[in-house]
Amino acid sequence: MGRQPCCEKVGLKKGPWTAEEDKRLINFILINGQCCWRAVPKLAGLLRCGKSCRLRWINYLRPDLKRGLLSEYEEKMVIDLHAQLGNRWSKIASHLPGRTDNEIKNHWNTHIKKKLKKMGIDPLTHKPLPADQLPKEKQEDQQVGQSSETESSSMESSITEANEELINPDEDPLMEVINNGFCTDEVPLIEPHEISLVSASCSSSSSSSIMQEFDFPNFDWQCDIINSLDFWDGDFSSSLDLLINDDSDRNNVTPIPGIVWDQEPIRDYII
DNA sequence: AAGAGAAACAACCGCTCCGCT
DNA sequence: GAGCGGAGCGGTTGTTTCTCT
Repeated sequence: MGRQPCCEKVGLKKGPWTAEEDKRLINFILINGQCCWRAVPKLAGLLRCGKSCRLRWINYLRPDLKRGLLSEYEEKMVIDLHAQLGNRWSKIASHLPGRTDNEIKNHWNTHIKKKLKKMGIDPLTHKPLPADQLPKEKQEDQQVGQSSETESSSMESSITEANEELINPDEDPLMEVINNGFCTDEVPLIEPHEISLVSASCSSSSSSSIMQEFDFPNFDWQCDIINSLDFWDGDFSSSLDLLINDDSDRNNVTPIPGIVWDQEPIRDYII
């Protein structure tokens, strides 16, 4: 007897998400919190499988995501962490606030791999490539002579340093400082009953960010993180406002049966 | 301006892990 | 301890966008 599929696949939509679907998913999660992905599509009125919803939320819709290319510093971190952890993308991502495993994996495959190869470093082992596998220009470099401060040697040394320093990156105090105590692993799941509507400590009277009005439980939303939210083309407040205040959509969202709200639902708070 | 190929990125698939009964 | 189901992870694929000819 085979395993039951994660969801009833018949009639489910696949492929790129539409703005309307995004809207429904965000609306649902903001109102009900993050729980039981299997049930989410049904309750949110989406023709998607729970897995797909989870992926979309984690990789694209989460408000704490940074968008755009990885900075040079982040890239270096990824290389160092990859040398230490291998292809454990989620572990690597947990050290880079606002970045997802998928994003890092894609960036690794499309940018960093090539960069390292170009430098004569094997992206798998982080060791110098054998001479016959070096790119042409690198082979020529080697023949010309050994420059004391080539890109690859500095990169290798950085990796070596990282290896020495990060005996256990999970416990690395430096990482703690770098991340300002933030680790995506620590972002709690929001249970519906946990959604608290007390004003955040950094709330401001300006309408620059509606997120400042939320206080997500057990999660210290740094003011600067909130202010730097780049969401839906950088206009988080208007997007969220649109989402929450869209009457037609609000009425379509099904609250989870049996949930007793400690306080008024978010939508009522916002309106 | 148009077509081809390359690059980038979003999303899917299948497997593993882990908690619950 | 075994079995089951949900969540998460990593590899892979598909689609879109960009660049070059």
